[in-house]
Amino acid sequence: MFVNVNANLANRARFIGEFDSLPDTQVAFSEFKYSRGAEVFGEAEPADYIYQVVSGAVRSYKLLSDGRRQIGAFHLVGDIFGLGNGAAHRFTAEAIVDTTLRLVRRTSLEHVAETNALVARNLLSMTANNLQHAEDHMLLLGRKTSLERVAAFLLEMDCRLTAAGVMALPMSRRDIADYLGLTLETVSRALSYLHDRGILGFLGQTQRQIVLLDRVALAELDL
Amino acid sequence: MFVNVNANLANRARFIGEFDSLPDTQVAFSEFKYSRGAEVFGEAEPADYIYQVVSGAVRSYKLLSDGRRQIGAFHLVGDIFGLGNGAAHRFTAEAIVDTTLRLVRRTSLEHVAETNALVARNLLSMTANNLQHAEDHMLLLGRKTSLERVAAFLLEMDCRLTAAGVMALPMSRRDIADYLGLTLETVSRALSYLHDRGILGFLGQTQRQIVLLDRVALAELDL
DNA sequence: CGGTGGGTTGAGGTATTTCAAGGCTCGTGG
DNA sequence: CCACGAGCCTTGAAATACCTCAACCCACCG
Repeated sequence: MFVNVNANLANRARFIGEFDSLPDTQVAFSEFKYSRGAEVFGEAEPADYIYQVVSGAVRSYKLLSDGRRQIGAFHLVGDIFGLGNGAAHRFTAEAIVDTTLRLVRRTSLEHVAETNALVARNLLSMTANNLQHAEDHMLLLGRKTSLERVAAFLLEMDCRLTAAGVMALPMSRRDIADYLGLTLETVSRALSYLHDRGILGFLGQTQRQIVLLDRVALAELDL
Repeated sequence: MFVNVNANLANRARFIGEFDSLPDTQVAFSEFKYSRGAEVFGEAEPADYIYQVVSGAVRSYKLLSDGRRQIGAFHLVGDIFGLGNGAAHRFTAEAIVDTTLRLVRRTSLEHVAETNALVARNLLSMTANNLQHAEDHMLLLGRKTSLERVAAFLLEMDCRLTAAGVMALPMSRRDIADYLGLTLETVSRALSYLHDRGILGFLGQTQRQIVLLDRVALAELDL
């Protein structure tokens, strides 16, 4: 269906410069485009690069043998992902929409980290942030009700991607469901419930542009 | 009910030496005992120390306001925990049984990491291991059935604490349930099911000593 | 001994899933 | 320009996996 962009990596470098979030270092990076649905890397593939989202959005997930999917994280503009993987990736990463990524060789970054304590500290702190997110998500997946999960999701996305009062979700109901450990129907019902209560509103007809009308009520649903 | 041992930290140091798992460094540590049920640290408390289990076992968990509990990890003999917390702990940690811990000041370790790349690398790799565990656990909590969860738990504990063919679980059914996002009754039923199938056996009458009779069947239940 | 803290098992309830139908949007092609 | 299908979302009804409530057992301990 989609071209695997990785195959063309060597031919498509566009730009070399500094990795913004790792100041005071000279690490070469390249920039690539992935079309909607394209795989950035697969689970268990060698982890040669780490990535930063320039535009678009990415989902990382694990699959069970029968197709059940758990999305571990959404990566939005500015996010860095593909870290803390040791030699091999532990997730599959896919572009949710057309996406541009910056990538740097993992080895080059690790090499710099050997001598530069600031970079080493940065790597550790980014990994610790990922860990914190995963820990919070375990609580959500293990112990929260469907409504609490959806409320938590909306509040998270509100922080991360609301612009001008409106939250434009890049991901489908199925993606949200697989992130929250629910079915897409349950997510849809929870959103309808919140809509009926006047806690959120939809803009346009796509159902992906959401306005949070009552953040307080939402925060009370999350615990 | 239980004395908070932290209050007595300064008075009870017993031993100073090297932290085994951080070779080539001179980091001072102390050793303390916690009785069954004692809190090692609470969520949101300042993270002054990191810990290593010398004997016993520890659970780290988060609570929701209404008492729902999610155990994020069990820490068994040799495990290091309390890492990657930034300035404050994100879990509560409690001794499951009478437990001895080694502790080192977080600041002293971080200080060493500034100059010693090996220690820095070690910190990163331990944090990455915690992250990997959390990622795997998200898949379990979000997408696995109760039987799959219990099978995965048994296989994990089998690796981590089986001695002489028998697995002596330190934790109660309730702890297991809160680790797996289930109720204790569901855990008990899953264990009974596996017992009835001849996949595992109980030793003694406490139901906490388990023998895995058919690891292959168990691995097939996990996916 | 009586009480307490596990653990198991049964019966019934319920939150969420599953199955099914229908609507809306958008791109494509006749 | 409209018909058509595909993808996405919503909603309803029925099924079910897991939870809740409750009883009971057993080991341990003062």
